[in-house]
Amino acid sequence: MEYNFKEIESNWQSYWAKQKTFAAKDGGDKPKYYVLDMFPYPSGAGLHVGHPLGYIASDIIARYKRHKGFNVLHPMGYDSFGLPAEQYAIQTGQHPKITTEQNIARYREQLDKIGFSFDWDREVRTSDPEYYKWTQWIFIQIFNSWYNKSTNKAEPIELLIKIFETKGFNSKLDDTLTGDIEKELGTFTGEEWKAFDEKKKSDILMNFRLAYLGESFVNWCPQLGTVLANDEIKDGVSERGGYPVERKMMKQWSMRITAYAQRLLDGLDTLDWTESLKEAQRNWIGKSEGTSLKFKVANHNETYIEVFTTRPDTIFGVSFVTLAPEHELVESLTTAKNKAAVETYVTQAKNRSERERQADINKITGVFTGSYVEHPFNGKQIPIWVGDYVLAGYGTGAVMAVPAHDSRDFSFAKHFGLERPVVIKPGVEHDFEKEAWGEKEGILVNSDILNGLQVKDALKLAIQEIEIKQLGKGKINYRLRDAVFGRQRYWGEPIPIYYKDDVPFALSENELPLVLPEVDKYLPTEDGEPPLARASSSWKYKGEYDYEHSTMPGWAGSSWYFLRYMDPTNALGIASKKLTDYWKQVDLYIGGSEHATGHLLYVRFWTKFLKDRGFIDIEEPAKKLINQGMIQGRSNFVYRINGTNKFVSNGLKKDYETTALHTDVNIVDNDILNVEAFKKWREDFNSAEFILEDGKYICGVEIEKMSKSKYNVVSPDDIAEKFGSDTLRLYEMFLGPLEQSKPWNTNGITGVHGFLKKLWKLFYGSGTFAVSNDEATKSELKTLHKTIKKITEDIERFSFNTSVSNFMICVNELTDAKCNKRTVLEPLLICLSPYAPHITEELWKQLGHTESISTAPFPEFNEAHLVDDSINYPVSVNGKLKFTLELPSTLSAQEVEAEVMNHDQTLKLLEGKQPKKVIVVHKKIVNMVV
RNA sequence: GCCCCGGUGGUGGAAUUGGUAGACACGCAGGACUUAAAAUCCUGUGUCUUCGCGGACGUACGGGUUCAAGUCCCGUCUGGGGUACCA
Repeated sequence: MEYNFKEIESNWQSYWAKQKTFAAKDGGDKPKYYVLDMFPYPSGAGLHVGHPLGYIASDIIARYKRHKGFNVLHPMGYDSFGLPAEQYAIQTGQHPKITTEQNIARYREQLDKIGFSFDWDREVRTSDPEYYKWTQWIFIQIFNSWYNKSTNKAEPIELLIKIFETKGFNSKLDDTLTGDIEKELGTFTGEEWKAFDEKKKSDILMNFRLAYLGESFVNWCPQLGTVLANDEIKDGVSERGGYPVERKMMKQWSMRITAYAQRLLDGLDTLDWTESLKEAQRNWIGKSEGTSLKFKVANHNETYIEVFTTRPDTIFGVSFVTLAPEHELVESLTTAKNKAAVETYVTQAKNRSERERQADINKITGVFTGSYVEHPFNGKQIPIWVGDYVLAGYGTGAVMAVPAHDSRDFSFAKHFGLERPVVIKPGVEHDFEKEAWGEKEGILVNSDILNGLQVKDALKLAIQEIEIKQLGKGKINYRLRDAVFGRQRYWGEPIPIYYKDDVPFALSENELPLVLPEVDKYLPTEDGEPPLARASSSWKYKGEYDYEHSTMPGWAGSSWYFLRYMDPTNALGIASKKLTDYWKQVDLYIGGSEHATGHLLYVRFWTKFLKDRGFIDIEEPAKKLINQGMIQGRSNFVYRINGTNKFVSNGLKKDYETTALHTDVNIVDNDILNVEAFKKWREDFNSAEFILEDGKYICGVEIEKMSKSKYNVVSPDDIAEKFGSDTLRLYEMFLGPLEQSKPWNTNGITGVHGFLKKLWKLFYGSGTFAVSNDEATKSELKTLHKTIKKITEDIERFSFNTSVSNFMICVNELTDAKCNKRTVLEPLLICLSPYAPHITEELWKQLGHTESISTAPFPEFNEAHLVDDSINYPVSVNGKLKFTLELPSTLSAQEVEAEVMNHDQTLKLLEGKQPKKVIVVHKKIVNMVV
């Protein structure tokens, strides 16, 4: 009987679905193991071969862990809110819900064909009201919380209100806020607090809530009509769509993730994630330690410019102070004489988009305000400039410029001819005319009390002096910004807030979910309100109060989905405490590295928050994380001779003037074009002619992103159709290390498919199914146990490509030995079943088993079968291999040395001379030094 | 600029702790079976040199450590990813 993969695969897929073979049980004696994939956004294009790469790897681990006696949770779902469905809705008028459902159905069909062992009873969809009810609930908890710096965790806002009522608030003494909208709150007593009206109380509390409505600079994307988070912008344009983004002052819902900056940083040390990913998060959080420092403005009463610096040691090298164009003091500090110039400059700077600013990053611009500050130590007059190299959003929006020791200040000073006093003498030769000395090394000079100190010591002393003089204090700044949470879009979770007399109130739990209302169009209203403003007039809280019109960003639903899988139908909470305590954190999380500074930061933030508030008991969502590499497209090209319909093969194209055209990779096999299929592919190629080499048309090759327009998209369906899903699974693993990005090509797929056929033949060698119950030979057992050992090691270190090689070696050896013995083949099938589940289930059944192979325990290897009687010693001279010598493994190192030294080959090599030294590494190698 | 990860045959890649570089697979060449093709099987395949035995070279490049280096150290080149007037 032939290996009929089509029949086998569809049979077993429906068997698994019917039997619910892979349903996870909530408890029991077995240890738990949670394997999670980053759930996909169901796009209209369906899956391409890159998507399943990570899913196959996680499925292998899930199946392997089941064999190893674990209770495995391996769920899948859909991140089903998002822009593409909405953009499609805008164009076609079709409700995004419908598009999304169609796409999900298609995804599900494709996923099922690959034979994953997901527990589909636990599927979640972020756009399902029963799911987003709890996303909204979490939002409300965050809204109703503040970050208590003394306990270092989030606490109910009621606690803060109680503090206000009893003690009041003093912004000089109490830690106020973190985040983007830091501002002076003044001082009030408990009695005063109680007397404040609702609006005033709400406004004050807004400065503490972890989800807050605040006025701040946001990234505004006019084409998408919405604000975007920093991680949704790449190279100054929106990640989705590539539209320009502007800075804009707006009232927006935000998440105070900055309150968690230090804990997000510290937590990284406890995680088994790749160093590059942790490094990306560290950079994104961007901790920098320094000090704040006030400069008194000359001839202005009690006006100070506060700067943040990491280099207070260079305080005597300050030759000017620069304000961001948006800085609040710019206007009042500009003298009448400079007014026109400053105003022009500020207007210009504000109107430039992020993209433009980035584009001419090297162009130095700035303008003098006409005012001066006094040096805090020596009272010297220092000019105040405005320059757009200073960012309004970081630190205080003002810097003390030390041109001799900071490259940006240096360029600015050089351009405008400002002084560049040197205050650090480097230990090495340095040309201060050419560039700044920015290293934290050298001896302080021209620096009064700091003179003669090393930078390290000067830093300490400078901070000390600044604090004594009460000019500022040691401070930690983070690059991390609070996360903008509102989106002016339709297809997202409604923010569960309504407004009464301009005061925002959260819905209560029993009023959830706040279901997305129907609208006539998915566009903003004529006066620029988000689409939800189009909802009918009955969509109001208690029929009276307006709901918030923005929706949540894409990352909201994905920031806690790993918890919902534990208890997907719970109607009383996000998931029961009992179940979150049982499943705890994700043991293995697999997904793309593009989520390094978005999803993976937000999900850590929400997890920490939920723990602070006692809803769960874990501090981090995922212990171990692997980033699967991207599968790139491998485009094929044909070369049309200019002005003709004649195509020349790649090897001969240099003799002609040609134009390279993408050709569909699905009509190319091993870079050889199927000429007939090409003619049929497009009408204008019907009459194409070809110049062949060796009777073939060889295509050119280029590695590009997989995309429809490049005709290089390969669907997993096509591969499964042609070779079967087991082949697809094995081949995706065989391509190379999981983490590495690699181009897709099907060149080697026949090798993997051939392997499965060879395996099949071990059972069906005679044409019918036949296995022997004879005892296995010593060498057959050695082959088996060597394989078990290697496969176990490979899986444990996620080296899937080498396990496939090891299976091939094993089957090759068994084929050579004509081995069809049950005692060898049964354990082999179990080892292979995580990789190729269909064929192994089928053969397992043929062997007479009535239960799924997934219930069989993983075979243990026995060291005794691996012991060799003899060892093949490589003998080298000065590290270069000369010959190998087979010796009994029982020989000691001394005996081995004696054997080697007396060997003919050795005597011949040494030509009668004595080696200086002989190194014998027992059971490994012999090396002679001559 | 800074940070992270790489660079091994014609190709994808292997070599887990320094110990026979190139496993496994593709491709290619030759052969068997066949009227023929497909499928299958067998042999060879890093480079140079030699009729052959063999010899020399070889993991981006230049140094170093070591009995021994793809692996460790220093420097250079180069590809990919992240990030950036972050004070």
